[in-house]
Amino acid sequence: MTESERKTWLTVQEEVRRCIRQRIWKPGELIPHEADLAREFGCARATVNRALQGLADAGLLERRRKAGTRVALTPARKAEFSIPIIREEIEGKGHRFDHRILHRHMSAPPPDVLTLLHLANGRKILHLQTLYTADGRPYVFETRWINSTAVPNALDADFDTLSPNEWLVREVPFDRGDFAFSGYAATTADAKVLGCQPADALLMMERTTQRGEDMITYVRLLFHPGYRMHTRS
Amino acid sequence: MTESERKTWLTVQEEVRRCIRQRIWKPGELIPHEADLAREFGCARATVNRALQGLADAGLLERRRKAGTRVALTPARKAEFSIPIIREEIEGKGHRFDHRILHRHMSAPPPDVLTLLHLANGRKILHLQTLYTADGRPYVFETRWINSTAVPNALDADFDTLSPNEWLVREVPFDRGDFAFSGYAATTADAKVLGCQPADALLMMERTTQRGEDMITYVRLLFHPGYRMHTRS
DNA sequence: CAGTGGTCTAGACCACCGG
DNA sequence: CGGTGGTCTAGACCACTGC
Repeated sequence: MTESERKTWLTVQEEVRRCIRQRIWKPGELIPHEADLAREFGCARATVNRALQGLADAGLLERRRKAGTRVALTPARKAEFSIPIIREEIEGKGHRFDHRILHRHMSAPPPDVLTLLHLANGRKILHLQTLYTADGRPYVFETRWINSTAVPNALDADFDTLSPNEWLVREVPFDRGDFAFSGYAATTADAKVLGCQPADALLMMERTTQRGEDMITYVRLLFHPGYRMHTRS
Repeated sequence: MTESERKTWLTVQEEVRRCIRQRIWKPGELIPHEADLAREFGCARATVNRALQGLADAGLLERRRKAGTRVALTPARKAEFSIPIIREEIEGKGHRFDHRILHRHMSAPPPDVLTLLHLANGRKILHLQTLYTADGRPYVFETRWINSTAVPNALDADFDTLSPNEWLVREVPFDRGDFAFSGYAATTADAKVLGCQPADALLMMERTTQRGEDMITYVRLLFHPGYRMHTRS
């Protein structure tokens, strides 16, 4: 437990990481409490606290009052995805982004979507289908239902200049969301849009967003074959 | 901007959230700086800082020194997955968990795996295939390559009592990882193992983990058809 | 350069909860 | 009950970076 470098939150964190990595502190074991570590590192307890809280957030430590801090038995159980803004993702790869509205109607969503949006049966809401392309090649096919009761001005929005995703993000400050990932076999209709074969295995991402208690939108994204959603922890 | 409740980090955060939700502060707009907010809320600047940092982490705010703090144009861009410990996930649903080692040999991994694990060509390492079941039904099919140089005692491990996943998690304190999700069409071999049809669309999760500079393992999970990986932000 | 966020400190009080 | 983490404070200095 050397204290070579000078007091900074990250320094402490790195030291603690090292102790865990080198199994000086083994999984499940209690580590010294904050006051001791502070003395050891020659810094304030608040600094140690900050460092340890970060590690606890990351899942490497488990902390409980009075019980103390332990090395987690099952570390790295979390992964954070930054949900791609499609435009940024495509342009970030140096490709030309474009989108095309394929469908735009008021219609009654299927039962599962009604349930997700907490809507009464038979209710008609805004239905959009959009294809996003990279250098003209299909990238992701979006099917979206917008609760036009909660977002009335969606009816008049011009989704051709600003994509539905970008329009919503700018217009409606939603604060919570649900995500689900699954495998999905392309229907013939999907295949036609995405330029792939029917029954191709695609990555599907579903997402509902809400503002307070209002359910705003349900989106289903079908990514082109071969797409990988990637993250690093 | 009422300051009804008394000074706590979370109180401040909730107030700021409200200002954003009610569009008192609009996306892209500058908000008052920390010192002002501290005065307004009647608390220390450190408290405001803590609150705002949390919101910046969550993607709701964008902060830069000297430039100040703005409401993010594209909020809710992040979602955190807690990577399921398969046993916990299955048992948490009230099902009986079990696993069966289908394959265990030293062999040379395909080129892509070699690359991911930073290994020289032709190198033989431990190759495991495991089926995890819920109430006896196939749940997820795991193909794993373990860098047995970095983890020599993996060769003698008894993976029948403790699953490879649990054994590794307990034995090797890895600290970083890479995840990727994609759609995947089951091969006939996969289908046989998972009890589904060939070419069924599956959710595939790939994962490499490392401890410091050592690449520990590469895993590919194929989930049963219909599986959804779910998260809430 | 000067304004803003980022961090550290020393001390304090509190909430929780294990023994 | 008492030990531990959780948080707040007031003040300070620093690191960036827009102007």
